[in-house]
Amino acid sequence: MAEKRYRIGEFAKLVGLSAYTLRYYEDQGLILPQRDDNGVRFYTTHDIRWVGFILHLKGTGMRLNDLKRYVRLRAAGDSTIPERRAMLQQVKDDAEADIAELQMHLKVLSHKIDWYDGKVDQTIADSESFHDYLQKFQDRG
Amino acid sequence: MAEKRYRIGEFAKLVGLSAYTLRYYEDQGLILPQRDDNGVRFYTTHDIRWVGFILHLKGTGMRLNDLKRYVRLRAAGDSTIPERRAMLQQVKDDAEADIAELQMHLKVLSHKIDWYDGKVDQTIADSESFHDYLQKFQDRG
DNA sequence: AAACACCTTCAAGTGCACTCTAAGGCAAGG
DNA sequence: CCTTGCCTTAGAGTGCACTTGAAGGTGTTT
Repeated sequence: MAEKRYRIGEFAKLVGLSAYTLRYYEDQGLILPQRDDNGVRFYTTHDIRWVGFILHLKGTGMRLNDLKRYVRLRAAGDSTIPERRAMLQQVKDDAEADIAELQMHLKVLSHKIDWYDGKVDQTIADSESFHDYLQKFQDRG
Repeated sequence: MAEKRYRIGEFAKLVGLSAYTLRYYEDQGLILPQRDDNGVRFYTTHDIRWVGFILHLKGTGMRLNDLKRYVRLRAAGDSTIPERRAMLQQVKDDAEADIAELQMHLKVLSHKIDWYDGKVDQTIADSESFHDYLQKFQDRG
């Protein structure tokens, strides 16, 4: 039994990308769908997995250019595994740094929300500025 | 004793934005520096704090347009506090959702790195695909 | 026969947030 | 006097990742 073939429209819905974007990614060398006798693209479950992985990489902030390099390395065979591993590690480290920064900003945001609540229910003096209020939570080295 | 006045160049270095960007933000109504007798901008510690807060908001993913709205509300007085609070809450919720998604992507990335490690030190069968390997960590509902 | 989904190439448009240039002018410091 | 740093307006350029359009073609389905 042959594997199911998805044409671009169906596949687009399946992976949540537009047909435009799928062709664009193909142009960029990120995806290599097969063609039927009429030259029409078709995708298989193999492509579903690959696009899924691409979306994970993009989701962690990887750029198209880096993704292209990754694809080139992949095509070059197992000898490039260390380099690919290093790329992923870099992306991972960057993403973790982004998260840490995001959480730092969120902390201030949360304090500001608390401060608004305090202002509204009068548990924070009308005169106390947010800046003064923030000092209370400042981590001092 | 009068408060220290920072001209745009010095202030730019202080807050980590370019003078271009500071003028741009002023155009957009986000910052309102004062002017000396010659029409030259100057900023004070008050502006340092305000820009600092702007950067926290931007750091959590808030858009300039929303920032503008926030500034307009702020200028309209304390009666807009509930609305401002709601904006911040929205930004916070969005940022937290972003973090959750990022972490989900990171998880897959980490597994891929582990898989590479397993391939290199032969603890993962040469034949085992990443997709099969991933199944082991799949959370099943 | 018409509608539909697909195909091609090439180029232009979109959105966001800057980033920089041009061109001309003012004021303080060395 | 000259350099440095600032001022103005208006507009163009940048980077990224799409997104769309034009314009013409093929094959399948109703």
